[in-house]
Amino acid sequence: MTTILIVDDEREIVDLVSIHLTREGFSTIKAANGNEALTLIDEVWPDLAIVDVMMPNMDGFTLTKKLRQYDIPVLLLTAKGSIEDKESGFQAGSDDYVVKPFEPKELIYRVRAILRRYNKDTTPLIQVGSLRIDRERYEVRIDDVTYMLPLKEFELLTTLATRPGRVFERDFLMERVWGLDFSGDDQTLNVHIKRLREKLHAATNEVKIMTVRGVGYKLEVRKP
Amino acid sequence: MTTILIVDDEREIVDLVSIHLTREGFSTIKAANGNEALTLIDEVWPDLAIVDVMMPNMDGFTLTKKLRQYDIPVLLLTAKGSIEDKESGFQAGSDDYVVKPFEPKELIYRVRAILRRYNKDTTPLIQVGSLRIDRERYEVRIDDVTYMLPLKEFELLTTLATRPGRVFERDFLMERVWGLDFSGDDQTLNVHIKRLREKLHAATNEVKIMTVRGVGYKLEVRKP
DNA sequence: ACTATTTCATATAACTTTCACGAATGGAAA
DNA sequence: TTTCCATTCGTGAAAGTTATATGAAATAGT
Repeated sequence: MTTILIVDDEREIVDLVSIHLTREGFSTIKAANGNEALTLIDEVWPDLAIVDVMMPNMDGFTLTKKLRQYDIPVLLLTAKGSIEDKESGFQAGSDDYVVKPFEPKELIYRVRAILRRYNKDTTPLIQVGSLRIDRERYEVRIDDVTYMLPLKEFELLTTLATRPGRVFERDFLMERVWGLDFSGDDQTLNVHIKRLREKLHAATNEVKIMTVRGVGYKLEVRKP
Repeated sequence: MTTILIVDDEREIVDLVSIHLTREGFSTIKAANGNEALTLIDEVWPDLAIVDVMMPNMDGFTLTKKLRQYDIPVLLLTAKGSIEDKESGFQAGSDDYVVKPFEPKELIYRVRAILRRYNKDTTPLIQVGSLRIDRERYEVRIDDVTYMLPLKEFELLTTLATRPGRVFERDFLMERVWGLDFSGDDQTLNVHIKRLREKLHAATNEVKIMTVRGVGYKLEVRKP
């Protein structure tokens, strides 16, 4: 399971962030200051740390530098989007930053983005049965036939294929493929799924996109 | 693998630079001062050294001169962009310099630029099917016919050819061929791709530049 | 003066989204 | 169970959008 360390002297913020993260399926550990954080990471090695810039004693930048030595990616929380903060944040080695007050959704989005950047999610090759996705080439190969899909269809398929069998909620897919700020029609996803299905079915019957009514879609693999 | 030596008495800087470099796929060795650096290079011969100017005992300039004797390219880190530093840096034989505080992106960019200049990051000869690129002579040969391409087209082709099949994002290509600070028209890339295509198609049909809409371009090789 | 590079204007095709309607689904009521 | 109903989803076609291609002209560079 993915564990995220939250460091802030404001208890409220820590709890708030924790709530949203656990709701998304992450496990969290909390620390009120830099020293506490550093003692904690010896026991539990987090996959990512969310750190407030403004803290007594050890500030966020200093902590970030230390965390980077352990190769733990860092997401900074800054009070204002001042350019100074931005620059020195990246300089300290943080991977991204979120300005307080933040939208929970945006925080989650950035967390996922960082994790994606570091995790197995970056795997250039995904294989599900006879379906192979080459993210570097933007190609899909099925039984030695190579297909080039339009970008949205490609990303949709890629997302579904990262965890075959798991149901991806419609919202999740929209956010993943279209980004946070898509305000379009709900039918858009349907149409893209439809076209993706057409192509998939024509190519193979081993892999199939299943609808989970009221929830979303999943990729089902028939094992021969 | 490309190995980079980092020399600075400030531990934080060394670590920070190291993090960004390893993230980009380089391997690093660290030294806290000039003497340490000089003993290290006997064991591990680095492809490049990043050296801080301000160091106790042996300063960056002195170390640079010694490193140049071993034919190791040097990137200097200077505290302020003062002209004095700049001049004496190049005088000492450094290949480039970066002013602290620096943007990670810029550091990486300059590192790559130096490595490219020394042909350390790639072979001087690239071969893709019947297409051969001689980076030393700046020549392209296809089926025993030698072509001289304009610089931008040459670099574009070279970049694409280093990893045939892989999609290079437009941003990446722009940065690679035009540099970090190009603020020109978005169409520029299109036009260059177009002219490169014309020449390629006229010369061979084995190699082709493919468009991946919304992403970038890739070089596709038809295997007979 | 010549080539290389960039810009501009316009075309075109690729992709994306919307729309309208029909089919499937699942829960509630009969 | 069966029927009804509301909702969700599938589908074909049309409309819309945008990225890229292209021809030609303007700059920049040697």
